[in-house]
Amino acid sequence: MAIKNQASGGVSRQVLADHVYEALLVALMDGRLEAGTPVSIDGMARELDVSPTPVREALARLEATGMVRRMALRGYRVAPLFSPEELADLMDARLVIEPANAFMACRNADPELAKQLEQAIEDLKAAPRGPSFAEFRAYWEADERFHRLIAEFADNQFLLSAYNALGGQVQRFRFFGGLGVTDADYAIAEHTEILKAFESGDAELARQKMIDHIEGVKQRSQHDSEVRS
Amino acid sequence: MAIKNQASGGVSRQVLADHVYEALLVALMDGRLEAGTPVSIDGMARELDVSPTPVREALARLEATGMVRRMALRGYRVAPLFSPEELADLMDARLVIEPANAFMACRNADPELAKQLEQAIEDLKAAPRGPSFAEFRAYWEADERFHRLIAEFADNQFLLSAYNALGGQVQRFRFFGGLGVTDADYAIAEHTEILKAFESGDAELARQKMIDHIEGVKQRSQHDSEVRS
DNA sequence: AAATCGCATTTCCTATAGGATCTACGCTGC
DNA sequence: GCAGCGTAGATCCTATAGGAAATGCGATTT
Repeated sequence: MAIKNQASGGVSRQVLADHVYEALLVALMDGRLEAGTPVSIDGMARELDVSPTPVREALARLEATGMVRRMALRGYRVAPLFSPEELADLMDARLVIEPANAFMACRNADPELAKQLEQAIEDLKAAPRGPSFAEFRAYWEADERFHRLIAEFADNQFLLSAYNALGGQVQRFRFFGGLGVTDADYAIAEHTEILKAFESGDAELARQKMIDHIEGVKQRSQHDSEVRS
Repeated sequence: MAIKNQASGGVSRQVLADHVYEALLVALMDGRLEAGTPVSIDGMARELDVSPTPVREALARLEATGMVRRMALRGYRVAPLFSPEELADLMDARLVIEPANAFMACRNADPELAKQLEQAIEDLKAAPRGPSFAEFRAYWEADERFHRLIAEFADNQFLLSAYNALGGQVQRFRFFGGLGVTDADYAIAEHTEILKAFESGDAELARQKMIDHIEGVKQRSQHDSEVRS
């Protein structure tokens, strides 16, 4: 066996398919697997030095996230990048779900949440913003963490599923490639506004500040799309 | 090979894993697989007369829908039924997503949509309402179709993904079991109200009527929960 | 020159086998 | 009686092999 089953001691051990899944996720996010390229099951198995069976299982899971697409008897391909129109649609969808998350999370808020949100903002400030994956990975991670914290504190498993289904945090990540983080200062300011709303306990305000934030992201991403094209 | 690869001629052929997936879906919905029961990979393979490999792949996909849960090295189990609290959460999540769908769909509405919505309502009226799967399947199908039509006409793939992620249409289905359809008359009236809003072209009204409908479903489902317990 | 056919290679898909792990049950010892 | 241990069976997980389909390429035909 190539990858040692490092019985990760914890509550839930990992099997080979889990490692393959994470390896694919990293490869997708850092651009080694570009949009549109086929992902051969056998080929990936050779590359990772495992058998095709766990690769097949990992890809079946990945398909649900939208990162790869499958055509029967023709294999998997990396999902295409988003067009500016699709990116706008993604932001519209976020505008539906995330303000509601913010509203509900604010009603469940406690000092612990505020502390963690503040930490996420601090990490955002400290993160590098370069164009390569290695550079903006930390930035993306802190951004994602901020939004996910709110989604989790909304305390509604279905809204959390919906948030996950957007996959936007991951997909958008791929969009950064080659351009780097361009809106960090705006994002930090808007996150801070959201945090202040949480600290004030005004759920309606938290909702509004989240709307403002995502509207801002939407506009700036549209601008980036034009620059890119 | 047990199940013939009946090269379904169409645009996208089906492989064995697809058949297994659908077989599991039907078994889950009609109650043959009850909540909490383990789903053995090898056992299911024997039952369907296939090898474990496609069963494994089908279960990996099913896990993303929330219908089954997986624990590493311990297999899959049918996800537990919802508690009344979880059901309320589901309705809250629907209240976030579906009114937005209705609003957007109304702005894209055309006579074809109205016609299909009307057909779904007619089918709802005609469907039997008994307690067994065979009886209320047609009812559920028409109900699901109504809501899905709206979600699709919203013309936003991400909102559609979020709607799918709720899995509510499927999960709620399982909840009907043993109780049958109890709120058909209310649901038909509310669906008709939504249709009228679509026909009037008033997107804001469509949003409100969808809110009213899901609020109604939420209240009635809570009542059913109490009856059941 | 363009399109078509046929062959070889690659890849997907499924079955099978065996090692690793978990669960159940009976046994021993206290 | 009850806790701890060990064995047996079932189950999961991974690897391997082979058939089926798809892709690529070159030869042939129109």
